[in-house]
Amino acid sequence: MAEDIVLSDLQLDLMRVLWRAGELSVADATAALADRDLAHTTVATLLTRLEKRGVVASRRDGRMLVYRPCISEDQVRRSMVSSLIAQVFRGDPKALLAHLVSEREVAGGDLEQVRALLERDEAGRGEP
Amino acid sequence: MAEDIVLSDLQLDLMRVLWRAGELSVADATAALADRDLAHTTVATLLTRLEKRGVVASRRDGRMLVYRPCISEDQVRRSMVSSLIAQVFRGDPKALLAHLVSEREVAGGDLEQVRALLERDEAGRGEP
DNA sequence: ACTGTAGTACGACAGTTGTAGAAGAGATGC
DNA sequence: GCATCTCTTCTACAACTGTCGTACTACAGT
Repeated sequence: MAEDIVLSDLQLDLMRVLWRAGELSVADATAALADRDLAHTTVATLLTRLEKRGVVASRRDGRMLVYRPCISEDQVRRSMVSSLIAQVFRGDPKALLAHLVSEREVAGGDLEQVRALLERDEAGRGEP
Repeated sequence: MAEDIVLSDLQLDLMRVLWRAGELSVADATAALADRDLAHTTVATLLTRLEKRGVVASRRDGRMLVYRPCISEDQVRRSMVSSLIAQVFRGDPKALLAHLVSEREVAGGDLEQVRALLERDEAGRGEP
């Protein structure tokens, strides 16, 4: 199972453009990360390294490589949130929740909001 | 302001023993991390590196150095949670909350529980 | 066939982290 | 007074990341 998928900031940026596009050549990825102003070869290196880790896969299209993600954004989120909880909240997700509330990152009302949202979400999904 | 205080797993373990003890010599810290089975010098290196980053401070006690934390566990939590939110939730704390709920990391009841807890907490503290 | 051009592959270098050995310095045992 | 401990300091090395430059290769135009 793929658990320890912890990606750096740059790697995440790269993955994000891949997730959005589905598939990208190195040139396209470099263009999509224009604000980072990276050399073509830098992006190529990043992608081959990610491929070695099984995070992306490539296919050849003529002389160029086209990369696509092997894991979903949600998998990465799960894995990174779990890591954080394990590292700084003794593995207790509720401690993170409490932190968010006590830091005013989220307010009381947000809890209701999210709960309602999720309930609606689940009702809409498979519940015959 | 000290923001980008992102510590690795090992560094956090070390900080945790420091937070618990208040002050520790290298030898004591090594002992406190006995399960990690690190060499004395390894812990010394970690501490000098953390000192260079301003995360801990030292004072001499005879021939030995005694280290104490310069930042609180809560500061580190704040900073690391913020980092995560910025990196994987587009800076939106509510998105993390939604993630927690949708991943069943926390249940509906937990929200109530935490809210009640925090409300009580704040009432006790004195908030006009 | 010859030369660009565009793309990949390889190697490299600096910075951080985990890990520790070796060297040096002060205190102790006898 | 010399061997022994104990601590710090320095140096080192492997992995990983961010960042390319160079070299090689294949297709495109003339």
